[in-house]
Amino acid sequence: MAATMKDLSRETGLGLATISKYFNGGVVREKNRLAIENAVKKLHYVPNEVARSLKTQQTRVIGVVIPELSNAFITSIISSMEDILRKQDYAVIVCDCRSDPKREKEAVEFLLHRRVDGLINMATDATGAHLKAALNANIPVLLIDRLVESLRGKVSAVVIDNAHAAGQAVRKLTELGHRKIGLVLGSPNLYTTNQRLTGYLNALKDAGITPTEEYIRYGNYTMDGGYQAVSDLLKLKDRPTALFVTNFEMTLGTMLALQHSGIRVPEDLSVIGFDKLELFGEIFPDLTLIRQPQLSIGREAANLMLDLLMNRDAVSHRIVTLSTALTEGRSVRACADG
Amino acid sequence: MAATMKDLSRETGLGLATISKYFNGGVVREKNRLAIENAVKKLHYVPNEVARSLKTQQTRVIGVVIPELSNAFITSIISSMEDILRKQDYAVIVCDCRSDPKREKEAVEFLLHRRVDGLINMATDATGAHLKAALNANIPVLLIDRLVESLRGKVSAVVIDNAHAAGQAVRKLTELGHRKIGLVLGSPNLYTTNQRLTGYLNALKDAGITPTEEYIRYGNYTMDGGYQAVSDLLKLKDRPTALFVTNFEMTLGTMLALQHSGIRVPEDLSVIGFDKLELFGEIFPDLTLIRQPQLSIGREAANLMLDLLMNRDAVSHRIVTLSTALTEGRSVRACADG
DNA sequence: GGATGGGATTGAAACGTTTCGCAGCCTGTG
DNA sequence: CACAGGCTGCGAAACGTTTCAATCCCATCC
Repeated sequence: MAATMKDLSRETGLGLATISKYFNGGVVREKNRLAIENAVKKLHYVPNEVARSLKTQQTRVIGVVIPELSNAFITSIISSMEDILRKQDYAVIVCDCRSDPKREKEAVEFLLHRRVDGLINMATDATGAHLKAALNANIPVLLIDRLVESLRGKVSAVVIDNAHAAGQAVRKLTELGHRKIGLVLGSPNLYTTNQRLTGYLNALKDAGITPTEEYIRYGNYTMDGGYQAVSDLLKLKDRPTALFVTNFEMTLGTMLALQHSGIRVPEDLSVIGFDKLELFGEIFPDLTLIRQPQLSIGREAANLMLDLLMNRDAVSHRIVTLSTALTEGRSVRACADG
Repeated sequence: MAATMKDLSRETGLGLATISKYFNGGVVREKNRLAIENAVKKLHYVPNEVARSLKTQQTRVIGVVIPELSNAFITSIISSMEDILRKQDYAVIVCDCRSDPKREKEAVEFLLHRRVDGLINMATDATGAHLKAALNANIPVLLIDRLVESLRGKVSAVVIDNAHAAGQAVRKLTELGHRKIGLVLGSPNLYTTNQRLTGYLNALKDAGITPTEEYIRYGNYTMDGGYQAVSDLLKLKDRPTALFVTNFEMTLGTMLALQHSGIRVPEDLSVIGFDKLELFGEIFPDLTLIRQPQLSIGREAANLMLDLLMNRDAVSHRIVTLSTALTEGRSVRACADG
């Protein structure tokens, strides 16, 4: 049905090699150029990317494996990534693995079969086992948001300064006199969880505060988890006077839990949240929070991947760390206690 | 680097055709089967999907073109679609066109170059001009959420019963005695906008109410648009006593506008919203609203596409209409006026 | 024991490009 | 006028599969 270069060749009387050269930016005699262009129009020729891929051994496809598509933080990263990659004529195949390591591994294999040129992954499996095959296949692998220790030096990554961000938030609270500071973390063993915990502990140490174990809760990065974690914290005999919540969904859960318990922010409790996402910002506009630069994460990731794709020989893997910002709201005040 | 079937052939002493047959489920003598399986393990052979695509003339890739990836309604559809398609070994390339018809057309062409087997589109360009090329290429096209009139009979579609849904919501209000009912629509000329307007007008007619032009507002399906539209409605001398808001973002905007104006729901104003999306359902849990079955939309779309892909000859295009449901909350009450 | 038949196996061509090495042509110079 | 040298164009092979028609092998039957 569709026209091929062979048809162009017949139509113009030129050799296949000449036609190919024309499409790849080679120099072609003026009259031949015109002849080809006419033939292209006449026959509605479009190059067959599949055939090109077979011959050139590159598909111009990037595989993206993420834990969850229905997550605003992730989609805004993907969206900015896809934008840049497509402009460079790279397609993006997205695989949502529902935070399931088994599915994640299958997704990687699926993409490898398709011979993607590169892989971008927000890792669910912290051991990195799912990426072995990709490394064997010798394609560039780029982690986003979460580092995988066992892969250090073998892959590139774009992350944020988690520990610093958490430290900044907690320090803000200690400076205002808070000593009983609740922390709501994501799932245990996740890179970001650990890093944010480290930042929290460091800030407490700097303020000479001994951490209280029962103030540290895990909310699995879900709204319900956050709700539950905060509800539990409120039940403690010796309640925290301030809260640092380490992602968007849990911050939402936190605010609901507080609303339902009739606890006022900041009068009764100071709160620092995480991630300002489009719509949500308007609902609790006065929240003090840590902002992640989603768009930059996507942009950096896309550009870094393009870089890796260009200089396949230069095996030096880079880790890009982006900084967060603390946005001041009105959800924090000096500690009223003792 | 990577092993090919030729290597397997050499290793096992079998012909290429036999190896191929084995992989495509053909019958192979027991000892040959074993020989092949051993060779596969030994050489770490993985089939090259690109070469297969070239030969079989199908890529097992579905292109998906949407107006916006950072939109929870859309991503939950995509997520359920991708799940089903990948299980059938189809990959999904997502293109976000930022609600820009020009980009939309480019995206379609991009995907066509890549020889996708089918196209799923939530159309930005209501004229359908961007899909001409896809129809010429003779690949199945499936619209979701929005019908395109000019393509009727040429493409399949999965939509919801917009007019019925809107009618149901508005009828609920008229039955409670409301006669001044504000309507907040999306962008003009969008399929869903028109259909929902139709449902509204029908319901008014049934109740013997003459529509008031200034009660009908366009909020462009954005939160800000909804906020603005509702703020304007509140400024009217003869305010509506009830509101029907026709998507999720605008419903959010509506609730904020009402909160800021100190208007109580339902005491001062009855409200029916649209779309219950994960997180935000919890923030306004008592809203009466129309629920769209996102997951079913995705599922139906995926299955319908698979169907189209199987029976390429049967050109009968189907339009699947899914029903919505009215979820009762506490944001509606009988009209206090007159 | 040889013919028959049927299933497994095979070689070769094809899918639509890119690329390599070589041939052809033209221009300008000695 | 012949020849060197630089472009441009060409044929053919290759990328890794699938598939067709033909062949082969083996068991069965007469």
